[in-house]
Amino acid sequence: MADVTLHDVARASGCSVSTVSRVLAGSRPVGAATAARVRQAVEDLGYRPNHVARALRSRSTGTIGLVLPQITNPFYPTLVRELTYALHADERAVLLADCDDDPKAEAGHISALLDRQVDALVVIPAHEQHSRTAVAAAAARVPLVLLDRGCGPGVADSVAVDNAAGMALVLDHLAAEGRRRLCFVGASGTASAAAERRTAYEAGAGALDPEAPGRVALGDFSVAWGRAAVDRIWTERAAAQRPDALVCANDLIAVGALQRLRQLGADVPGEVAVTGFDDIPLADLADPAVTTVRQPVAELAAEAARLLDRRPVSEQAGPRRSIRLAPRLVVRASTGRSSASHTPKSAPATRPETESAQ
Amino acid sequence: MADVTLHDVARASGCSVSTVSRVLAGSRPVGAATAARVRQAVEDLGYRPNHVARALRSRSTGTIGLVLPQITNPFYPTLVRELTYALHADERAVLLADCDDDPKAEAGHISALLDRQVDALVVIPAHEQHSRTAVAAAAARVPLVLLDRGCGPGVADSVAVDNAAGMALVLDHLAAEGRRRLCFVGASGTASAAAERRTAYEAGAGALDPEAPGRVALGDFSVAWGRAAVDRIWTERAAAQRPDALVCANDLIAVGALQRLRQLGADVPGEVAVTGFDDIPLADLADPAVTTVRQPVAELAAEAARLLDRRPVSEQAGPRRSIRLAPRLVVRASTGRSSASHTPKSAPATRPETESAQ
DNA sequence: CAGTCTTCGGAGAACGTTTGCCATGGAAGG
DNA sequence: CCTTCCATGGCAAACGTTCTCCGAAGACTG
Repeated sequence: MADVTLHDVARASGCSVSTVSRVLAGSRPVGAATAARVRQAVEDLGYRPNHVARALRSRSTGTIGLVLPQITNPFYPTLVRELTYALHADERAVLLADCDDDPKAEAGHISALLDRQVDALVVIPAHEQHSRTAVAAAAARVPLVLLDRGCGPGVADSVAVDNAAGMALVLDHLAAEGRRRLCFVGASGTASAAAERRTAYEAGAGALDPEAPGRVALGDFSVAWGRAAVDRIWTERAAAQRPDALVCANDLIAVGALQRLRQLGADVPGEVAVTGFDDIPLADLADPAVTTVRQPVAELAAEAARLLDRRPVSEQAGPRRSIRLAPRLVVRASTGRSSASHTPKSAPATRPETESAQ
Repeated sequence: MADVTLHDVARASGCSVSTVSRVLAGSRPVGAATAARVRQAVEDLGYRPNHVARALRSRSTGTIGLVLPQITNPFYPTLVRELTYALHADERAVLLADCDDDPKAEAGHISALLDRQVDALVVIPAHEQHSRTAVAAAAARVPLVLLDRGCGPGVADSVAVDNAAGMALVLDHLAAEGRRRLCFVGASGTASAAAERRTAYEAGAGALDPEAPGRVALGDFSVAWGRAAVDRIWTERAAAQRPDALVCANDLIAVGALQRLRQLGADVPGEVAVTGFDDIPLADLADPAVTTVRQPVAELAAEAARLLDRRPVSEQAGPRRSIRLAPRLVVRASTGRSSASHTPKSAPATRPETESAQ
């Protein structure tokens, strides 16, 4: 029952291979009686079309390549899940490649995927500059969309969250909560989100305090840096000089900051508020839970999937599209004056949680 | 430069297609001069072999399918990464399918992958019973290895951590730390790890306290259940009756338990110790950091990859292999009497951390 | 020097599809 | 009744490889 081919079906149903193919693909009308015989034979023999042969003939594998920097980055699993859902719904399979934040490895994986004749690529570039040439070369061969991170202007279509809008949400919220001495804890890294979030902070924070835009500490997108940043900020300044809100460039930094703040005995959010970005599962698990900006992950994935179809390969000359999706603020315990942060929550077991089973 | 075929190379180097194929595959000796001409032409034209055609002819796609229950389960990203590394090192590509914990979807993905002619499958089954038939059917067609979770006996080769050994490590450690009133917080779920860890606890805990094996609370593998379990245990019993160690079936439960214990004002580890299982990144991030059992993730992945090669498809009749790898205990702050749990750690920024950047 | 190997190269048949083109036959139109 | 046309079905050529034959040498052996 393993290897039934079109040929077998043709023989069993007493017609030619072409006819069977046409019945299955519906590419041309076929007589009702014949079609019925064919379908019956397909059923009886348990015929399954061979995608490899189909791909060879039709020059389309129905496969798309997904290249990402680090699947262990807690923001990506949900993105990967949504993307695979969107693509599987469309009968496309996903070839996964993790490049461990290394642009060299990334280039290797991209060309390996091209060799495997993927129909298109979704790339989350590892490095804003160093990923450019490989991405540009690939984009010249197949439809390619950059997801989550950019890679310089005009390289390829891209889909990402509107970082500036997200940061604005945070700043508005903090302003409404009466915070005035903000400090940004960001990343100097090579991902485009790093720069965008930072400039959005610098542009928006001035409205609250002319000096706020200048209070910027840069490290990387890690928990460790969150801790280190707090160490630096808290030891450098007298109590009166300290910020009353830490605006972190992502949730990992926020969690690290929160951890150290608690260890130093600071009251969050009474004394200082902390905000994150992305809304990874960890943000809700921290104590206090982190106010953050939720990325519209499912929509980002769907948009990326949509973009791959709409580019008929020939129309390559068209301008690159850059789609930005609006995020939404998720207010949790780490901001807001009116709170007793470390007391048991009012409804202990009934609020929705991010869960997971193994 | 896009579509150079063997034929083009043959023409450019003045020999036949077969010869070119042979010099590239090394399948038969070829004269030195000819080989050089061929290689030169390959270089000049930028020839890249077409994997689809190769797959059709050689009946091997060099692709393996990876089917998992939920990529968002925090234990899986590292496993996926290690597995892709191991397979990519071997020139195999990985088709990813996430089945959202649904055995129906899982069956669908498995057969979709088979239709795409994957050379082999790695499956982390979603359900111990309901996944069986689909897995068994697939195992009859291609090499298949079950990873992390089982799926009933004799269905396919499997690779997993030795849960019993891991639990023994935990119990020994707790005994050494002088803990006597243990309580197991586990999962009643459908994953094989749930049952194995529980029976290992029941088997081993009696040595410390004849009543310990009886103290078992079952929920699921989630943070929420960890919280709920603590609520139940703490409210049900007077202070003197409470356990001095919570043995959790995985890290998520442990983190939830820890969170609620802190909210209830319990001293961890002074009053009660907490242990986890798996060593997901979150375990080190919790406060206090969770003592847990580290799964040998890279080795599990490597072993799975190795198992896929060694089965020459014909030898299907051989007995199923079940490989169990020994885990290792990672002692952190959540156990051990001698500790002031909530004080700043001595060397704040210098200990190794699990990091991650976006 | 004739015969038998060995070595290298080419022709061509697969692999399982899709699809362009032709053949047949009956219906419709003159 | 003869054309013209659909509607249907089959043949065969791709798609880009790999691999089995075969043949033509040259290298040995007796």
